[in-house]
Amino acid sequence: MSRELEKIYSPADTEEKTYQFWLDGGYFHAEPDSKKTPYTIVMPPPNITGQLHMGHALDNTLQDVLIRFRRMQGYSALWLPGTDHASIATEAKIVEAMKKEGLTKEDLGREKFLERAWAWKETYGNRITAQLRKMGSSCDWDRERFTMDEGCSAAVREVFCRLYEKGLIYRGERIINWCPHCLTSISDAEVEYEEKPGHFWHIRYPFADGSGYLVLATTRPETLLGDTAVAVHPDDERYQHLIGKELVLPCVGRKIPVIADTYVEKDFGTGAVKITPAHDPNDFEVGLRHDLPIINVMTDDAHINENGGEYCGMTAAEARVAIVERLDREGFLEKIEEHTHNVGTCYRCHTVVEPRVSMQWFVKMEPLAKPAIEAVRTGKTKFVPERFDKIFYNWMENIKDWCISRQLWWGHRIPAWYCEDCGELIVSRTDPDTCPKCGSKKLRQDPDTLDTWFSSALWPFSTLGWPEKTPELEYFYPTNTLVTGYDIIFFWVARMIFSGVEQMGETPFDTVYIHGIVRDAQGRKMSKSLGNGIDPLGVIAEYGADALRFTLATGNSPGNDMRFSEEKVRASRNFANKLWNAARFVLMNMGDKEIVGLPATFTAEDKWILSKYNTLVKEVTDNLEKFELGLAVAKLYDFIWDILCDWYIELAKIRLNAGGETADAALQVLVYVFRGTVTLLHPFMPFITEEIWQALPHEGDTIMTSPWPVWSEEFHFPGEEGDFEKLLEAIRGIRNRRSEMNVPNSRKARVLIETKFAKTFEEGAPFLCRLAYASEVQVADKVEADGAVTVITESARIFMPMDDLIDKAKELERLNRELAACKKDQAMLSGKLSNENFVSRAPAAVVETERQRLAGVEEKIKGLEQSIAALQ
RNA sequence: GGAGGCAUAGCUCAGUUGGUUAGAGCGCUCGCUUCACAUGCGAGAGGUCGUAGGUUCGAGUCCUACUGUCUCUACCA
Repeated sequence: MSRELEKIYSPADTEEKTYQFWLDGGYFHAEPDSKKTPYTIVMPPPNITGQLHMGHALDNTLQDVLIRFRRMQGYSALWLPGTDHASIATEAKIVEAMKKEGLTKEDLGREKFLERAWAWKETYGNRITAQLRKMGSSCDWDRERFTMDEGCSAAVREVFCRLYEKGLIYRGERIINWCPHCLTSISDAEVEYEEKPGHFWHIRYPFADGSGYLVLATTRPETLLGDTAVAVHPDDERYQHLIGKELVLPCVGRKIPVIADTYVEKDFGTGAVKITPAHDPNDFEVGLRHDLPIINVMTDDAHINENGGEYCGMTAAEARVAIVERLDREGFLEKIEEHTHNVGTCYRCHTVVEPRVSMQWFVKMEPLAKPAIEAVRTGKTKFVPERFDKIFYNWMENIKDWCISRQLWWGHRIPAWYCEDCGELIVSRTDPDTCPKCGSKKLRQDPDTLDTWFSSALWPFSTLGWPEKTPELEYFYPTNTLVTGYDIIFFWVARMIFSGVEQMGETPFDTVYIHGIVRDAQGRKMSKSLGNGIDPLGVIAEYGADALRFTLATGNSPGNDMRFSEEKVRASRNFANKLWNAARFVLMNMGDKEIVGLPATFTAEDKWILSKYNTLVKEVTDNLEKFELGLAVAKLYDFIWDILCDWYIELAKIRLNAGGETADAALQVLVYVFRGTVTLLHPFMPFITEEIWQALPHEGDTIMTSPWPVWSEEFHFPGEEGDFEKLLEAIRGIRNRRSEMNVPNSRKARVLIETKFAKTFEEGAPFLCRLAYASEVQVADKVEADGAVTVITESARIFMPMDDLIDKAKELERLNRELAACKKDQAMLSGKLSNENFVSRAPAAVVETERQRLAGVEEKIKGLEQSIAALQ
């Protein structure tokens, strides 16, 4: 890069080529290195159906900040990227696309369908990773993985077999959530509840002996076709005498018993519940307890099946109308109430799910959950912020068995075969060709695939080569930090933890850094249906990736949602531009000169900035180590803008303008601090910092691998820093007064200073001239200056003779106002310090600061009183 | 039903284990074409930190209750 920089920073010109420069240099690649400590992050794999959205942008910004920070600290830092096959989401998209061609899955057949799916993966799978590159993500692309690649598939198969062999995977007929649109079972976690208005039908079920009827209420009257009992609470006095009697099911004519079960709530509805074991999870449980028959009345696509008699072939909705109509006609309908209730819907297509009994594969959760809970409880894995461990416990402690089979084609096929001759079930790591029991060759593989989260659960170790014992697995596992949103703690994080503990004997990561979701400027969730999504790529194109990253990292505290607005991006862009212009300034002053090292002696302002910088280094490092990214970036912002640019550069201009060795010394300090600051900022704004770093004198090939700055005793100047602040306080005071009195900057004034800190102010004279518009500066123990404009600080009385501007009455009033405020402070402070409890119990350092503060205030009061006396 | 978050300037949000005078961005007011930057510079106004108690020498920060608000979870037919 040339030393001539454009006035306005233009990210579009540089980001692409900088990223390529990093790729070419292989700086993203991490290898097991015994001389270094590993630091590993596995990327939450985005879906191959996905496009980069703000959630990804946030997630990846945080990961990249952490990985770049650790890499610069000297760790062997691996950020392992990849994508997820997302079985149900991808299959749904492909089916949808086929529909436009008038095709169904069945038309194509499994094999052809999978060909299409892989073609889809080829086309769209790389789209999202290309978009991640635009963010500046420094992942090790050499190690990119896919949940259905050979290695990950082998891991899936191994885990399935292991769990099956341990009896932790079983096949059984259970009630599951069925999506009639996706035509598959889905797990409990995949059901989303939506409040919907509905009705509460009160229906009369007549007794078989003709002795009247029992009224019960239901929201799904069509399921009466599958009723096999009516339940009442055993203690319900209204119904106790009816227990054991028989009812005749309206519309159907089948006889069903009245049973007693404590599951029934006496006070809800009529206190009598129809029991449909095949189509309601609770009824299913009741059915098991009472050994009731299970009558499935629905087909896969939510039509009534042959068990529904005359209603066979109708959709559930049609059957509902027909049945209600008939109940009414035949006098079985008592009343209809309005009733809103929560209806379970499929998280992918939002079709109302039908609970139904079917044969599925399950993971037995309790034995897996326990050690996982233990791992978090003993701190082997920590959540940041901590409160999310409660959410984790809450879920893990109430976990139900996990339905893992899906009636889908895109995914890992379940490694189970059935012998068509003897019915033997074979679960195997390799495809079997003969039945081990009867020797038959007629084997049929289970048609189902696994829940997409089954493979994601293995991601932290399957991607490192497991079940092979690779050097990578040995070195990088367990990983360090998992960065993800709180919305997938159940789906993913919890499952990774128990899988890691079970398969590897170690939790997959020591820290789970949880962030919130990115909302729009009004605080609404960004969604397709609202159309309020902001495309990160559009933001990058307009403002640059650095501005986007900076925006997402700023003011974002762990676990909390954030609002995204273009104003914030503009502020970030302006900051980048500020930094850019500071760089231009430095380079302009350097010209062709070689600036290396630091001067032999430091001036007061040098010590001041070096001391401030030293503190910044420490604090930013601490913040990053504690995952306080928002705080770290805020400190960098404040330092660069308010300390470095607004003050130090302005202070340095005097020496820079002087030229020669004086200017070189100032440049040395300026370059040192500026380069260090840019280095600290690099994890947040990688592109612009690389650009600037390359233009500054530097060692090494890239800022990416330049050493992270460390706190240094050499720059520890607390006393000098404090002294210099006295001068800055005076400059601010003078500017303030001049501004209040509307004195134009062009009108210079003599500045007379009465102070005990003569050296500081004498040496500061040039700064007072340049930054406080002094024509000359005189420093003395005692100054007589009647009628001058007066500025009183805690360390000085400052006079500017500008008689024509003085209104004595006004000046008096102002000084008295200031005096009153100081006296109030004084009273508060001396009260505090004369409080025996405070002095004895508060830490000495706190008491000391308060003492100093009081001394300062009293000094100021003295000054004010003198000036007031002089005016009177 | 269960759990949790949030409530701080006009708006959006920071505020790290309790410790000076509670900060920033945007917006607002006043003044600046100062030789890095008007995507800028200087100065300023604006807050009883949701309400009521409590713990403490000291509370925006910890505890309790309440109010408002958002989310997760359960799924009463």
